[in-house]
Parts: sequence; structure tokens; C-alpha cells
Amino acid sequence: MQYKLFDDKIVLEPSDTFSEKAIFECGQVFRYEKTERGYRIIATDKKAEVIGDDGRKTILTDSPTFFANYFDLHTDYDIILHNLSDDGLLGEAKRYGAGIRILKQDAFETLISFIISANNHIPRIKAIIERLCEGLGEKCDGYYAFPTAAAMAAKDESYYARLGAGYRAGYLAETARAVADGFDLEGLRALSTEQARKQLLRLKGVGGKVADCILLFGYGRTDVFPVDTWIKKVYAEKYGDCTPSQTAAKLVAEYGKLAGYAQQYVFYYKREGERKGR
DNA sequence: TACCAGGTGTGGC
DNA sequence: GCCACACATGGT
Repeated sequence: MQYKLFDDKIVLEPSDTFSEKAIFECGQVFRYEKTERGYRIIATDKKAEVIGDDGRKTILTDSPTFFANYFDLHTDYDIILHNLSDDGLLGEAKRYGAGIRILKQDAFETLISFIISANNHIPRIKAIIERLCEGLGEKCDGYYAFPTAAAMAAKDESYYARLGAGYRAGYLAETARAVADGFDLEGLRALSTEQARKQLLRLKGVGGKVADCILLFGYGRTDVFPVDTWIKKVYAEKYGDCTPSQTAAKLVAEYGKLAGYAQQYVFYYKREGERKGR
């Protein structure tokens, strides 16, 4: 999409493929906050605020180059939308969520965030992550960065239990230590999606669904289709006798490189529909 | 109050 | 490989 970079902001030309509400509330990210003017987002140690009405929008930030990539501004979502079916549920979902963009998130932040997400409510996930950042993240100007692996590895399970992480506390301690001790998250970028997935599954607290979320949101691998409780419900009739991993495999086979986008449109549409009693 | 949440680990088969 | 079960916590 069209945009202009300045020292302290990114100005976006009007586009149907950028909706800050859809981008932040589609479930891909947790460190966002609704403000009077729009949405504030913290990514690793950087901050931005998206403001504007329905017309021209502005991303206020000290790190415009970083956030141009973060918001995936160079990807043409019109082509993605054009290549997904207009019919049925996906057609409805993509029209509803056309403003979604898959954020280019940090791999470690995504890893930790989605371990916390397992069998958990989104409001509670957000709260746990904020306490984690306040406790272990570097203090920045008016906010806290996401903690480093080293900072997290210095704490044990009891610390994460006190944050309210529940039974995931041990997973957080163990996985943070694994990364701090050399598990090469950046090295996974050189691997195929399948091989990278296999490596992620070695980490405690990372099963198939969480691995797919990390691949999609933290590595930009769109040839995955995370199957959670919502998606399970959606495809219960079509794939009723399949396990979640079998369902995911069939959906990846169907949508290929567009699977991750399709999944986000459907997830957002169904979840928003439920919230609005549709 | 029960049920549920962007599931995973474990033990048993 | 698949299945059943346990698992902390708090929102609804």
C-alpha cells in the first residue's frame, strides 16, 4: 500500500487493506491498547500509535522504518484478497476482515506470548504479558519493553506462577532458559516451514497450534493454518472425524501460501461474530 | 455457579 | 500415531 515515511511518523494513503482495529483485535498480538485517538502498540522495545479517522491514517513513532516492516506495508493485500474465494464463509470473513495485515512480530516475543495463550482467555493473556513486561522488561519512555530471553531465564517457575501464568509457569521458565542457552530462533529462518515447525515443537509449552502461530506471526510463514477451539468449531462439520493436526494439514493443502491469511480472516470473523452475538 | 479459553504434557494403548 | 485426562486462573 502507499505510504510516506517521516522522522516521527508514517502517513498512510487511504486503503481498505489497513484497519487498525482489525489488525490488533484479530488475535495475532497482545500488547496493544485502545486509546482516545486510536491504538497504541508496543513491539519488543518499540512503540507506535495508529491514529486517524476512516480516511488518511498516521502511525506516530520514533521508529518509522521498523514499523513500516512491522505492519507489512510492502505486501499487497488486494492480491491476497483477490486470490481467496468470494464464496461461503471465507468470502464473508475476508470482506469483514479485509483490513487485517499479518504483523511481522519478533520471534521470541511471539514464542512466549503464544505459550501463555494456550487454553487461556485473551484479556487474561494480555494481563499476564503486561505483568511479565513490567517485571522483567527494560524500562523505556513510559512503557516497558518485552523481556529478553536472558532476563527471563534468570527467573524460575515460581516467579512466573506469581505473575499468574498458571500451569504454564514451568513452560516459560524452561523455554526461556533453552533460548538463553542457545536454542537458535533466528536460525530457523533458513529452514523450511516443516523443519522450523519440528524445531519449535521441541520447546516446552509449544504444541502444534502454538508452533503454527509462531511460524505465522513470528516468521512470516503463511503456509500454516493454526487450529484452535474457534477454528475447530468452524470446521467441525467438514472435518468432524479429523484431529486438529489433520484439519490443519487439509487446510494448508487447500490454501497453500494463503492459508495463514485465510485463517486470520475466518478467526476474526467468527470471534467478532460471537462477541457481537451474531 | 459452572463452563470456557487462540492447548499441551503425560501416560497408556 | 491417537486418546483421555490433568492442568492454574479468571472472564463471562
